[in-house]
Amino acid sequence: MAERLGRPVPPDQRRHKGWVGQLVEAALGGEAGSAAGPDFPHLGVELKTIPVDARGAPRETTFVCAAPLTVLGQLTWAESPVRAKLARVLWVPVQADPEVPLGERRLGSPCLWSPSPEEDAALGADWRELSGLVADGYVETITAHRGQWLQIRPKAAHARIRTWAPDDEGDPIRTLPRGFYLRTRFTARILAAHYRLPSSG
DNA sequence: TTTTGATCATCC
DNA sequence: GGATGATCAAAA
Repeated sequence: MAERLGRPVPPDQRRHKGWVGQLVEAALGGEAGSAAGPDFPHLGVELKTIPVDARGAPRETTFVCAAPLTVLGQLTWAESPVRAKLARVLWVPVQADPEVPLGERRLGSPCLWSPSPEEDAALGADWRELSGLVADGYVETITAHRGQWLQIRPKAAHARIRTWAPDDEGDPIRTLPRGFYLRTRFTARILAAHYRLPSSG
């Protein structure tokens, strides 16, 4: 695929972390680097490549969107950017065995997914828990341990970047930018259901 | 500088 | 080994 698109394959992903995602997006004709919104606006589809191990299980969490810390307390789940992003996702599994050179890794058949009512409710519960903590001024104490399916983690070029967030009195403080991520246990269930993968080894 | 694309690398 | 916190690049 890289060859057809004339894209050189990097030796590894240490300095090219988004390479696979960008390659697949280009191959499918997504508007490269388009602004906010789905990758395929006319279809309302968000494209996500997902690195999988030999069993088909995700090797990494999935970034969803930046956490708008200052307004999180004023958004409902229905209005949340997390829900909007995940409304319709095309998951593209990518072989991610480090033993296999990047240029030789295989793509899986994609899975077009929307949250079931149960999944939507579960994500909404996590969203409310995390958003409530941020709105109450606990952003600095939230760790990625919080949230059953969704988590909040740093999302920044490096640890000295700052953005705004509310403190416990609602006044603005400077803090590390955060993002919402899907835990592997969530994406693992999506893939297991779609591909009927074995639940264990 | 921010957004979009994620994986790295260390810790537990 | 898996998850958490840190980090990297391209494009707008």
